[in-house]
Amino acid sequence: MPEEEHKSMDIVQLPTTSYIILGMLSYREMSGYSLKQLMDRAVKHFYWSPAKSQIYAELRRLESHGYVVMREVISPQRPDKRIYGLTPQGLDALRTWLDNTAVGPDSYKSPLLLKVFLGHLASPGILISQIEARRQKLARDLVLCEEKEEGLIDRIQEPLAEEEFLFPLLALRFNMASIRAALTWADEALEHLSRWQQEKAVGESKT
Amino acid sequence: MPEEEHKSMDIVQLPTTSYIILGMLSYREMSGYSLKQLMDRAVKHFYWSPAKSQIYAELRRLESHGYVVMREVISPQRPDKRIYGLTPQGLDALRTWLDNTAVGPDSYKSPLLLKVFLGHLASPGILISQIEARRQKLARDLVLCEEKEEGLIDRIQEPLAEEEFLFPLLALRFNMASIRAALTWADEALEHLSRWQQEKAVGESKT
DNA sequence: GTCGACATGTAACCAGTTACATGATTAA
DNA sequence: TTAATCATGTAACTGGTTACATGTCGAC
Repeated sequence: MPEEEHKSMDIVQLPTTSYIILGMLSYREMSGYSLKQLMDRAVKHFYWSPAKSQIYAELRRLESHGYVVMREVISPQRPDKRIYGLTPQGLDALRTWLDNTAVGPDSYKSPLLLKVFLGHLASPGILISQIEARRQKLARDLVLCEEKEEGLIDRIQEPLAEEEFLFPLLALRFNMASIRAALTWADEALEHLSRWQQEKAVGESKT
Repeated sequence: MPEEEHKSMDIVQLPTTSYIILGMLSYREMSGYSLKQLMDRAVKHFYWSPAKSQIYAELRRLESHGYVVMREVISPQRPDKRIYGLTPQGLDALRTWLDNTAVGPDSYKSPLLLKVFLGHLASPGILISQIEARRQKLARDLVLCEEKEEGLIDRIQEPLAEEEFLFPLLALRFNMASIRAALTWADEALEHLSRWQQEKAVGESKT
C-alpha cells in the first residue's frame, strides 16, 4: 500500500505565544510596545502575558518566518517605532493552528491552593488571612469584569458588530464564571477553617 | 575533600516546585519515582506536576540545602531506590514559606479560551467541536472528583483524622467548583456559537 | 518475548524572566 | 526635579521539557 504523502511547505512548530501574537495582529498592526499593553488587558486573564523582552524577540522570530512584516516609523517627536503587520502566510498559519482539533490542556497553577492543600502545617490565622485577601482580590476583579462586560454588551447590540465582540465576551464570561466559583469556594473554605482554628485552639489549651 | 558542606543557614529562595516536594515529603519519606506518582494524582490539578527528570534534580538540590536526606535502599530483587526524608530544617523552610503572607497570583493558561477569543478567524464547526470535546472531558473529570470526594468524606468522619483530610478536601472542592463553572459556561457558549454558525452560513449562502 | 511497572538519571535544548541600557516627552 | 509613559532592545540566567540511556521483574 503506497504511503500517503502530504507535502506541506515549511510546517513550523511554534509555541502558543506566537499564535497569541499573530492573533492580536489580526485585529490591527501594532508595535511590540502596544502589543504588550493589549495582551495585559485582553489575554492575561485566560492565558498570560509574556515579558516585553520576549515579545520583541518573538516578533523578530515571526518576521524571520515571514508571518509578520515590520515597518519602521521614525518620528522626530516620539520614539521610533517598529510596527508589525500580519502577512497572508501569518494569517494562514494562525488559521491552521486554530482549526487544529488537538487543543492543549488547560494548566492551572495556584500557589494559594497549594498552601491550602498543605494547610496542616500552616498557622491557622495566617492561612485564613491569605484566603481572605484572595477573596477581596477576586471581588475587585469581578467588578472590573462586570464593567468590561457592560461595555462589550453595549457594543454587541450595534448591528454588524456582533462577531467582533461575541468572542471576547465569551472569554470574559468564562473568567467571570471562574471568579464567582472561586468566591463561593472561599466562603465555604473560610467557614471550615474557622472551625478548625477553634478546635486547634481548644486542643492546645487542654495540654 | 571537605568542600561539600550543606548550607542550611543561607536564606535561599526556592521555586514553588521545591516547596511542593517538601510538602509531599512532610507526609512520608519517598523516592523520586513515587513522588512523581503522588504529584500526578494529588497536586497536578491545582498546580502542576514536573517532569520526572526535574524531580530527581530538585531532590538533589534540596539535599544540598540540607532540607532533605537521602537513604539508599539496595534490593536484590527490585531496582535500587533513593528514599528522601524531610529534615527539621526542611520542615522549617516549608513552614516559613507557607506562613509568608505574600502569596503568588494564580496563573491560568487555557489554549481553548485563546481559540475562543480568536474565534472570528476559526471555522465555526471546528470551534464548536473543540468546546464540545472539552465539555465531555470536564464531565469525566467531575465524576472522578466526585468519587475522590466520597472517599475523603468517608475518612473525614473518622475521629482524629479530620485534619489529615480536611485540606485535600478543600483543594478538591475548589477543583470541582471550577469544573462545574466551566461546564455551565460551555453550555452557554455552545448556544451562542450555534446561532453564530447559522448566521454565518446564511450570510455566505446569500453571496 | 514483548509489554508495562519499577527506578534513576544525563544532555541538549527552549521558553521565559530579570536586570540592565538607552533616551525622548509630558505632567506633577 | 521627579516620575510616568513611550519605545526597543541585550545578556545572563533559571526553570522546565524531551529524548535518550540503562536495567530488572512479573504478567500475558
